[in-house]
Amino acid sequence: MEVIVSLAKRRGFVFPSSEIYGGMGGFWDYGPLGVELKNNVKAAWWRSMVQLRDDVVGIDAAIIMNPRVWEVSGHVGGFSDPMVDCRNCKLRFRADDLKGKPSEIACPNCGMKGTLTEARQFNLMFKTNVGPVEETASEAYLRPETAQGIFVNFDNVATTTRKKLPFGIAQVGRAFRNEITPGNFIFRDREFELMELEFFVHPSQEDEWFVYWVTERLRWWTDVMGIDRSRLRLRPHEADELSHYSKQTTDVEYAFPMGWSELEGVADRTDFDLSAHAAGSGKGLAVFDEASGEHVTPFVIEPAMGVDRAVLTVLLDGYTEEQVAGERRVVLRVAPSLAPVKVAVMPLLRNRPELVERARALTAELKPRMAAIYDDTASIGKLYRRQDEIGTPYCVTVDVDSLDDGAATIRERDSMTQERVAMGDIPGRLAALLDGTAPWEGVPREAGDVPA
RNA sequence: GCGGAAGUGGCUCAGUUGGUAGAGCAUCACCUUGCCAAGGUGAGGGUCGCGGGUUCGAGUCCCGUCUUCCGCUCCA
Repeated sequence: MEVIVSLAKRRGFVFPSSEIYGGMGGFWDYGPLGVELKNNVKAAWWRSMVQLRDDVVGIDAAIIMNPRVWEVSGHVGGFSDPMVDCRNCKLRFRADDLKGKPSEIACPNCGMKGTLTEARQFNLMFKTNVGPVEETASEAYLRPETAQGIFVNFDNVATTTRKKLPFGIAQVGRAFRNEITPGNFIFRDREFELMELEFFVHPSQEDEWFVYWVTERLRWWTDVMGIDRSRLRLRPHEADELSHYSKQTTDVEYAFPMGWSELEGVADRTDFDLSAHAAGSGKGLAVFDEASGEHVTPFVIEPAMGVDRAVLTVLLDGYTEEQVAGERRVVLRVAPSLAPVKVAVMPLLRNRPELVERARALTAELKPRMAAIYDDTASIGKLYRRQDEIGTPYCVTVDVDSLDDGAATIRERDSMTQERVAMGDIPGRLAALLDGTAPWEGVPREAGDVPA
């Protein structure tokens, strides 16, 4: 992990937030390369979850919503944890698990009496005030998940898109949780981005769609993100660790440096949210089911993941060190579709104006088609190393022979193999190569296509 | 929030019993080389996390504070 944090800082992927003032715990800023990588991760998700499917549409809801949303959703009550500390043995307990008043009972661990503190609330939602006056009536919350923005828009979306069950609504956006302990770099932030799909199904199809999405999400991590399958696993939640809204949850976990940890959760939220909002708002949120001729409140299967965790995983999983001619070579083996830079163009000799000119011209030609950069500030070997370290899949070198044969060399990151291509054909060749490395968008699904 | 450890140039670190900061790598310029981090010369960059205190004098001692890391806890 230290190596990744160091690389991220050194090459401009991720910086500590407001670092010149000493930083801010649980907040991170993405640098020039980081924002490209992150945007590519989000684009990959959006493409496979929304654009390639007939049965999913997207929205982008506001971060701040009517506070009633969070009361009805259970987050005001259920997302907070009253905790008690023992002054003697230093352990912490959930207040709900204790029998009796903390001041009157013995510590469940060390048995000492009178050592427990009073229960203190740890609500994970950030509060703010809307409008000019700071008073209770103006209090609002920063959303701790984006899902509620989807539930409260369910009727709007269903009506305007004429979607019938099963169908999903996807959203990518910021969320905020005042975590007691953020940590492990960008694994657990206090401000982070979520990519959530709420997939609405007929209650009778709850289980098969749950299995479908668990399977599909695992496939996405391997085929789209290019993550090593042996470092991924599925883990169903035990009954006592389920969220307040979930009936069953299975996590996609990754073998992080600190151990197996959650990358993504697929939760069966049943009709918990829609029913709660129907009751809370007084608006009907059921849909008409033609098969049974009845109104039903859909069940929801929710694949939800953190973007920042995905970025961290891509960095960790792609990081490799190898020996080349006795020297250490750091290569970030990320899927080409995710790489911040797709191609770097460089002249073999930087003090030959003809080569510099041609390399720059080629870069300009490539820029409209893919993320391309020009670099000539070091020897050729060093230029390659720089690009390897940030995951650039292709480098193009213009050399003296190029002046005669009008061709240049395309060098591939992982194999370091080289291909001589006419300069005029290079943009097309690179586009084909990049296309060829991205067969992973997945199979488009028809609306109502129920999994086997 | 509690317990433990740590905060020195972009990165990794060294700084002896307190005397007013160094190295390697990185960056930049010039020269040289020319297909996988070569070499040479030179340059820029740190009030040693921040704020107090002790002292003639503190990166080195004391107090506070912030941040990070490891546990407890929690979650995407």
